[in-house]
Amino acid sequence: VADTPVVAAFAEVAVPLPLAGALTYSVPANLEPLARPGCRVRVAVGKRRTVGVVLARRAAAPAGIETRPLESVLDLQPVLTGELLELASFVADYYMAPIGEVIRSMLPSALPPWGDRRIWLTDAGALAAPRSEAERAVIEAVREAGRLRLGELQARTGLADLGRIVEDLRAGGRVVVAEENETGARYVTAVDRAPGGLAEQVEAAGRSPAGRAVLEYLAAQGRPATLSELEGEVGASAAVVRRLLGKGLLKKFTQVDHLDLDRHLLAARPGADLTPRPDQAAAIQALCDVVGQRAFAGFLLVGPTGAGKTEVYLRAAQHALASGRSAILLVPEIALVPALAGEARRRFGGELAILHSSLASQERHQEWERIRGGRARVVLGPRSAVFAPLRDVGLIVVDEEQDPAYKQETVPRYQGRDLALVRGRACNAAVVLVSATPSFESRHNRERGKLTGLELTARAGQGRMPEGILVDLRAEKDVGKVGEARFSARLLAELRSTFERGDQAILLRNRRGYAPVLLCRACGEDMRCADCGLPRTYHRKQARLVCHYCGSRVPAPERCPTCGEAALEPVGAGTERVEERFRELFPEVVVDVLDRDAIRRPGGAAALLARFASGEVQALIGTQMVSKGHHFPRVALTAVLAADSYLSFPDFRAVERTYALLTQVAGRAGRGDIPGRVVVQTYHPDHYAIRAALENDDAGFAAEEMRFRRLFHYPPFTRMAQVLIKDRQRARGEGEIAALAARIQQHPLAADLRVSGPAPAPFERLRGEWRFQLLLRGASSSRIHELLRATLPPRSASEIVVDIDPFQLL
DNA sequence: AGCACGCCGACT
DNA sequence: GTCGGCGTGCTC
Repeated sequence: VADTPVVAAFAEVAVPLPLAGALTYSVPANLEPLARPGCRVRVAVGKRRTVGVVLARRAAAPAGIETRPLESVLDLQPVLTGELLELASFVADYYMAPIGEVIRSMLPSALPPWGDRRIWLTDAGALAAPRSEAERAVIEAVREAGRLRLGELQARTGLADLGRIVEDLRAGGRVVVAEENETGARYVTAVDRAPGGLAEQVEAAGRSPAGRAVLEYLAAQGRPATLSELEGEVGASAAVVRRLLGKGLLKKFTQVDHLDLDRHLLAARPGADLTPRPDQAAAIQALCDVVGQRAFAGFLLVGPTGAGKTEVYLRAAQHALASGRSAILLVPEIALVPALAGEARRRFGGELAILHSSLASQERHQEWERIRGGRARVVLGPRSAVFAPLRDVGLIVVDEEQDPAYKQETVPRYQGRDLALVRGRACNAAVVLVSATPSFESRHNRERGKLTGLELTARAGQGRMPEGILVDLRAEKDVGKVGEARFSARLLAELRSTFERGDQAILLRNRRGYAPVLLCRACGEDMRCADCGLPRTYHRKQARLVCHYCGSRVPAPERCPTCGEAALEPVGAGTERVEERFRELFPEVVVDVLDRDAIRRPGGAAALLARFASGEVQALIGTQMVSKGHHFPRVALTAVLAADSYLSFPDFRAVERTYALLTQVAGRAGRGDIPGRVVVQTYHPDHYAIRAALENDDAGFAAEEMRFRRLFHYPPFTRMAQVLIKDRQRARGEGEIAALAARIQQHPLAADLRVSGPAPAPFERLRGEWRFQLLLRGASSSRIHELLRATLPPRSASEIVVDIDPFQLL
């Protein structure tokens, strides 16, 4: 952040409203030194008051604008560094999102204002002489009050540059500033040995064995300890500690209590300290070199499941820490955090911070403050962790980089993986994209030399790649009626022998509920959701019909609501029906279901996974959730009940996703010392994605899919943008999209681009709104941006959604 | 996003 | 004659 200009009486403030730019406010003299770029400020907007962030200071207001004053400044230190403010403006620009909403998505919600934090003197602060009049005033006020809110301190001293003075005092160890407001504060008293030799101190402690034990323990640890720790470790009561304090042998501290984040951790796997194989060592070396050189470089780390990719990037992160830099570890979803957090905590200890949305808000704020204060230098979290307020980031890891979850589907619609590269470039970091089945964007970038390929070949330990078994469902006759949960003869045989050996199995069925459709055999009624126009899914246990697109639900009818016949038949099978059929086929096998419905129930995913990991449960049926990240050494068989379910999606990435999913599922089987098997049931046994996944032919698959992408001008050979118009009134939406399409097609820039549509969106109606789209494709994104900026109306009767680099077209 | 202003249908 | 519908404009 540049120094505040001498005359800069105005501030550009990003407010959380859908406004393209920032608003300009005047800076009152008393806030002059406080309102630095990156600090939050309270401002009035229209009739309301809100919290914004100062983007920059400027000497003059825009012509013709009557400015209002900033009301207060909420931070002593900027919450966003200059680097992150620049990243914010990049995101706003590139994804065509309001800057205020970008900033809002970068900060944890409701971060307490600094005025609510408390300040108190340390022993050193109480003794040291003030270095200025202002310091004297601050120290006097704090001494008098004992402990007080910073807001109160500001009121009592009236100092304009209180922020700088408090920071100086804090940096000099003379005051403590709480990291949280009062309600969230968790402080403990800690003690440490006073300066002096241990032998003399033990002597001075007298004959108290507990007192000697305390001193020896503290000397051995070489750090302060809390009272409860001393009680637990050496059995010293508070009275013993008080006596030692009285003799001047100990000194007292107040420190912030460490959060109990252990509930977010799973135990670290054994064997993690094995010497890296040569291919791992080479990859580690390549990453460490870049971290050390402080030059940006992007890598694509590829290797099959179980090849030890995690070990590579964790070691690179250790190197980043050792060289004084910091690291960000991104995972696609929070369900994957615990597995990695255990191992990361083992390596990084208190330097690890975990950021994710299911942390309580106090925990989130505390983690965030630890990061901002430089006390935690490794951050683990989902896509939003790419905005972690770390300084000097040396390494950014994007694990499972092909995962669609890196794309945020609400404003700002950013792609976390791409922003990792943008941030890495800005801070001279190594950025590693990690995958067993890389996205085509990343493969393409590797081929063009924008990413350096790193490859791991061997599977770690004795685990071998599983044997793939393809079942052609077209040839299966006696597996039950079409539309039911289908278990082929081969699958049944494989399941039987797996359970007989006492091994476990995972079954993938990528749909929740009992059946995707409840159909009336008499009249053909299929129970559509009135708002979305699509059939609702039948959930038998809950006796409900649920729309999977908007969540609306109705009781499941006994008779057809249209014709009154009792001829309702479930068509197709979701996890619930697979479970029912499984219980009929294997009554003696204990089975569980893992899907979005299951994890909402009390206990949730963690309890479920623990039961499976312990062997108490032998079979796990689930949606793609079962395919991700978990390590179950006793799983000998995985089965995909219908591999075609994605292929029928009208999405150019459907094939890529099918391939990634099948490869991932296959990776679940046969880790540890058990040889694994994968059964894939399909109606398209010759499809190249299915074949390649079963035969481990990544190169063959990539070549075929690249050919298709090139031929039909899809990413990675083009950049894409989707413009979606939503309106409750169909005719108005159609009118708006037609008008926009006409403007775009007539624009000179459209000559270089491919414009598809206007057309109904893949889901023509969702949540009561009609949806129409235009797709733009071109060689570069800048042309697309230019065209959109020139043709999008500033406002429209319908809602307009612009999605740059869309992932799923809905 | 909210919240105003402003111009056309069914009500005390 | 008004209350209220949501279309349109604006927020420093």
